[in-house]
Amino acid sequence: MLSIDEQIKLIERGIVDCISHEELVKKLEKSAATGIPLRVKAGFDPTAPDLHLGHTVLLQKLKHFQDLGHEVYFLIGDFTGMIGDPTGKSETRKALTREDVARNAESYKEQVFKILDPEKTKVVFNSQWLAELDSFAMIRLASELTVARMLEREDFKVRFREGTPISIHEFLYPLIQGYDSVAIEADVEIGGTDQLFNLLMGRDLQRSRKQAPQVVLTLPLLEGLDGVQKMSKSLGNYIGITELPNDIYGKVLSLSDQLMFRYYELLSDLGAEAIAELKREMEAGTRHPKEIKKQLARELTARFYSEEAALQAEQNFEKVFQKGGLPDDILEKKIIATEDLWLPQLLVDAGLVTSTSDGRRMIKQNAVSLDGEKVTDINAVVKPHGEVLLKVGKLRYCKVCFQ
RNA sequence: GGAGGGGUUCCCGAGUGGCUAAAGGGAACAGACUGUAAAUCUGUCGGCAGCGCCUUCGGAGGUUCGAAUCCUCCCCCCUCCA
Repeated sequence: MLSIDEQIKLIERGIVDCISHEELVKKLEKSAATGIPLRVKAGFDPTAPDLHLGHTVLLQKLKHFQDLGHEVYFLIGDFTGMIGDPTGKSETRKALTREDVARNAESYKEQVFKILDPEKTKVVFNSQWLAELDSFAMIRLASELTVARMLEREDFKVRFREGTPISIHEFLYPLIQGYDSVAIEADVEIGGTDQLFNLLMGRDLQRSRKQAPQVVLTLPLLEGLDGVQKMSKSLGNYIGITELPNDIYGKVLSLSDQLMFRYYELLSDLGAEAIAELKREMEAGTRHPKEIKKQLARELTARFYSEEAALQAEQNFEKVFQKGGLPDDILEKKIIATEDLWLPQLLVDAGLVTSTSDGRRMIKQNAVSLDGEKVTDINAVVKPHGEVLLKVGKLRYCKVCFQ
């Protein structure tokens, strides 16, 4: 068993906010003394069952708690999902059915247990208690907080100032999230730094309900592949943990050098000293940045697959991109045809471009090759027999088999 | 309830009767250069068997030889006052 100091060190590694350190120490001491594990809560959106590296920053932290013997409450926010949450983007999300939620939850479990220990994880749905909350209870809950308090939240403040609409029910989400902590009697809640406000709401509500307030821990948000916005599925700048080894490896290698170190800090198991050493080596020119990036790509690929898979991905990468070869897993498409096919149309059929206009543009831009030969004529036709290898740009391949 | 402002192509945003598939920026994609990095430069960026034609400027009608631009009705958003 680790000492309390050692436990704190592990827990606070990589943390942005800890509110509060003293309370955390007390809770850990009490748990050690009584043998009752702490309840560690983290909430997840029921709509996006594709977990990406951004989520793993949080999951790793939950794992730390499990390693220390505590219990993780993996909360799926199905209640809000069933109502449909329009927060953020203009498009109102489609409300999820019970079946959707159940299916998504299964998918979550599959993915989450790549990191978390299923024995120490309780998967819970907030509809369990929220569906029973009647209008009176809801209004009473709403009376516990003020509008001014709500407007303290940065994103509400900004939207209010700039005249972007804020629906009333958006004020309700932080309340509901806070109430979840009351329902679970959470000892600790973990979230991204963007969740700080909501996490603190849990403390307020727990206090007003005479519970010991939860300790709030926030973790940095992982930037997506663009290096600017946070990693998210809807922005398409993510690396999913269920993606194929080749894709995970390749995406990591396409990070900018600057971003690479951010990923090292947030995702790697290497200690801060080791990472600083890598940085020194790069700056001193004793190690090529690409090699340092490859090391990270291997580590992350291996985390979700295996050492062998990571090495294989690396070899594939070298073959394809460094030696200009072909990847192992080219998409194959069967096409039935008897007459010669106009190349732009074939590109559309193969799913490599979105329209024949687009296909023509690609040809004009020297981006298209047929069996390794660049095509420059937009009137090119393809004879429909055997197989042809189509390539658009550097990354889009398709092998077409004619029948 | 009253007064005012607004809704344009993926996003932001110009455009008040023809020269507008619609300025500019961003994103994205392609090419060059590379380390599938960044930066930079160049090009593309509604559709179509192909440059001419078709569809697009919140929605539906109307005026006109011609409408994103004018008129009518409707829908939605914002601000201020109550």
